Amino acid sequence: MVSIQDVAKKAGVSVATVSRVMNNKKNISQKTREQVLSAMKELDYQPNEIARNLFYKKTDIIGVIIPDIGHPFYSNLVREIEIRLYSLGYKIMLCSTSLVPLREKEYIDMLRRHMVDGIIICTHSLDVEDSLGGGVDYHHLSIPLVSINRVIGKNIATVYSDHRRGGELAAKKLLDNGCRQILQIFGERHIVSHSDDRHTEFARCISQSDAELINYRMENDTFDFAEYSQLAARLLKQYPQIDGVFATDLIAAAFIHEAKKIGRSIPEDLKIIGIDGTVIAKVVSPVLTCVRQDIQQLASKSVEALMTQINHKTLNSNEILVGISLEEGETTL
Amino acid sequence: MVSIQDVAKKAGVSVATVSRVMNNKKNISQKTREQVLSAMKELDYQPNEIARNLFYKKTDIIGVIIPDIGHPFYSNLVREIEIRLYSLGYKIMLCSTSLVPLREKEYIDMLRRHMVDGIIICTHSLDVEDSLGGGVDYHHLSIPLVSINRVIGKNIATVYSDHRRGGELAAKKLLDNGCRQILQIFGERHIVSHSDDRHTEFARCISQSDAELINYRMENDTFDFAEYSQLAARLLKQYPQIDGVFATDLIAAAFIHEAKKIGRSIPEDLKIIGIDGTVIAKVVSPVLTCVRQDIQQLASKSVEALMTQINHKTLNSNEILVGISLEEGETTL
DNA sequence: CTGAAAGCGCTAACAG
DNA sequence: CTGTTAGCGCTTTCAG
Repeated sequence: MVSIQDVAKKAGVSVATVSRVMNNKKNISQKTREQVLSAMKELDYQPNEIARNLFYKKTDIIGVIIPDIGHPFYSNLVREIEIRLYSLGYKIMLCSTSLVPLREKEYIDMLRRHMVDGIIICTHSLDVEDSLGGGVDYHHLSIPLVSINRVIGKNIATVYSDHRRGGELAAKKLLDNGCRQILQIFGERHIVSHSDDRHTEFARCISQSDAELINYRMENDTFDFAEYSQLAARLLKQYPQIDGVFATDLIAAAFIHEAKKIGRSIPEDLKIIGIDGTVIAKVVSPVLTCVRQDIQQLASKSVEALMTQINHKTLNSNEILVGISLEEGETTL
Repeated sequence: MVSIQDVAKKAGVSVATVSRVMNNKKNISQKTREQVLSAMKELDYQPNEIARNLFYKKTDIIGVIIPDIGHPFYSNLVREIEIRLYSLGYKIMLCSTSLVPLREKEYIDMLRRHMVDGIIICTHSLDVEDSLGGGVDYHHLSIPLVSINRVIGKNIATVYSDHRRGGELAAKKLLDNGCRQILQIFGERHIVSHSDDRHTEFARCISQSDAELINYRMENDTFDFAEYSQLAARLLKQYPQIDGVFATDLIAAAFIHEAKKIGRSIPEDLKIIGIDGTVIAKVVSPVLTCVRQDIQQLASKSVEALMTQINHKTLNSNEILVGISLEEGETTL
């Protein structure tokens, strides 16, 4: 590795001068500047970012923690976050917990050690006060932090979709469509997550009607289509009377497939509403009706909230709500 | 930030001793060790990784460069790479070029400055000897590097799917199915990419039959389903006679949708084979027949090849081939 | 077994 | 305008 010393020697100046040229400081004679520049070029010099990071105590790196980068929702979220951070000069350290709860804490510690400038976290695995001792004390983290779709603590910025509204929209739609036996599927609830709101609100709306609600809680969510298909087949058999389903896109897609297999027609005989509105919803046929999270907004607001913290300004509010919408497809009337 | 100095002071020892305890060195009295350990705990000390990196001249970070993390193929690839790197103690710097060719070089330079221990690159945008001057001289990079599905240079490790075989399998399948007017769609070819092989091989196989091949080259690939749908609709109208299609999963999915819309039945009237075999292929109906890249193998072999370089061992071969398979769905007979 | 000191590559006073 | 020097937080000789 060629260092600033090598450049200095080659240019016949001191390292301070090289540093000045690198950082476009004033008060450098044109001649010296050119000498240094050409020495840099000749040696193909690249300033060592780590050394600078050590000095400035900042890395221009943001840690992004998600459950699974293979999942369309998260990969799209990361995509949008990446675009925004890149334009602000930040890089991303990708932390995909692979749905392993403990890994969240490991990643947080790693990111702290690595002096990242901030963290955006979007996992749902660990409890804030986890009984396993694997919990993370986010309050004492002293790193700019934004959580997406999850309540982490009183003083921690959270950007979240209006899941409550999503649950309401979905319930209304299914009820309007005349559904009477409605199944909703949700994941484990180890933590306080905004995403749960959609299911409680959904349940509340249904309970105010004369329709019946069947709740199914998944034990080990794997984000795997084959498993979802098995699950869908099993549930359709177990509850042959259901005429409405509310579940995340990929599960909803599995229901479409399995329902077709046993000759149930969609939407006439069975209505389905997906959650998230990823590309999956658009690709299935019939096209999935879904409550869509506005991923671009989630990304924008999160990055914005993070930058506010990084720049030592205070947020107007720690709770930032992003709208959600019902997107009509062909799985409802 | 609490530093090693603070710990040393609190424990009443020198920084050297604290360092020794941290790194589990021998020759530390039990008593001192405990003092230090408790001081670390009390202060919630986290060793500054950046300082260590500077000393060791390594960061345990691998840069992963891809065109778009929002695309199912790449997000899954990154997923598998992440899992493997994580278990080896490495972190990932995610570099999604958003299909902007110039960004590849920017990322490479950034990664160099950041002293990453290695790079896995899977983009198709930049030419090795790019006329725009944006080209990257991979030979002089002096960082362990592995390229996936792309030829970068003579001495650079490349892990690639057997796309040639993929093209052959697809062509055989469509011909066996009796297709006579076959459309294949591919992206721009600014670079030498293994992925192109499937299309040249596909074309070769078709040319040996009496079927007719229509090639369509996309100018600006966006990975966007809505745009693909428009494209599919247009092409189906422009070439009403086509009875076979070969294109990436998402484009193939668009063809399924658009073909249905105009009343063409699949697979009877129109056969479709997708490329990649992402979740998209499984979710569409009819289920897409596809040539599947073995993402797990691509990830494993890439990481392996990278580790070989990082450990200063030499690779048996710079070209590592990964098998590909035809997965029968419902869009062919 | 432990401490003092040099140095990783870079930056920012402080002199000159 | 430029060089010398101290120091970012850590590790590792080298003494003791």
